[in-house]
Amino acid sequence: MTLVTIKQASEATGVSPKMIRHYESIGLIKAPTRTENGYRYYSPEDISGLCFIRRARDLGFPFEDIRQLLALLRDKRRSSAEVKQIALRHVAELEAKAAQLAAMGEALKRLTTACPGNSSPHCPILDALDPPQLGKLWCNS
Amino acid sequence: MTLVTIKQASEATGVSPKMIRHYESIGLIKAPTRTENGYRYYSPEDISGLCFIRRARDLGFPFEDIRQLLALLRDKRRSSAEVKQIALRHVAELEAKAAQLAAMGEALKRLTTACPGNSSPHCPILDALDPPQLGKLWCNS
DNA sequence: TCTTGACCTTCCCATCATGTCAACCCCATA
DNA sequence: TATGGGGTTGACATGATGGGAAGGTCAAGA
Repeated sequence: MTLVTIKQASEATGVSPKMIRHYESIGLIKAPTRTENGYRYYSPEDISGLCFIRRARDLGFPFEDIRQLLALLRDKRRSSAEVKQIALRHVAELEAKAAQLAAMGEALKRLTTACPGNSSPHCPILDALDPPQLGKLWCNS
Repeated sequence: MTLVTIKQASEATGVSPKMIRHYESIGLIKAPTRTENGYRYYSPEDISGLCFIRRARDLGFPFEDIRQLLALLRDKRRSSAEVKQIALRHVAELEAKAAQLAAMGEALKRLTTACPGNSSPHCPILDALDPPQLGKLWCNS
């Protein structure tokens, strides 16, 4: 049994000690064994679990998804369809967010190309943000 | 003087009353006039300011950028270069974030196509998240 | 005139994932 | 034994937004 401290577990997994404790507090990982002085000591299985979480987080999965994925990982009678469903939903979310950000970037980039970027105060970017809609008191989108 | 309540200002600008008060509390907009009973009443200029903020937020600008953009909007001796610089920096951030999310989506999508998605427990997605690295206690990547 | 419902006010708490900071305890080594 | 580098808990912050409670105010209908 190679038990390691939280610092060593952090270095082995790339998850900060703060986050390891946080995962424990929200029930994402089980509480590790403690020695008399109260120190947490992590087993190889604990390390594997932390690695799993870190990889899932690197793929952008939220904690709730990770919780379900961990449950499926442990459930040997799972169906891969369940896993795939979670993953596909997340892929759709990632693509939607990416597309939204890309669209913002596109729109703003168009404005910047129209902006001279010199010492003159005239700026199409500000014009677009503050159109002189005289008399109209509502935002037309 | 067409003064309107916070609800009407919200409907005119698409900014929730909650957020309007929040913008005031963090100094993003100036405090509007109040009547004896303490109710906020917004002028057409206030409405314009809120529209500006909403459009900037629709482009993903953080509050700090919006603060600077509002200052430049009011400064008639501004140079368009200052505005453009803020916008270009934000474009770069948007593109970077979009690319990051897209990369996550790509990686996960590749895994999902390899997953049968049937009743079998075997799943390449879980395999990728939990590689059987026997004996190795660290996360390789 | 009284009630009712819609609106206003302030203040606190929650999200999501992560970091910082402080106060304090424990242990090994120079 | 002093020092440094761990460990522990807890509180607070981010950024942008939402929810809700507790209480004051206003306008319209009975």
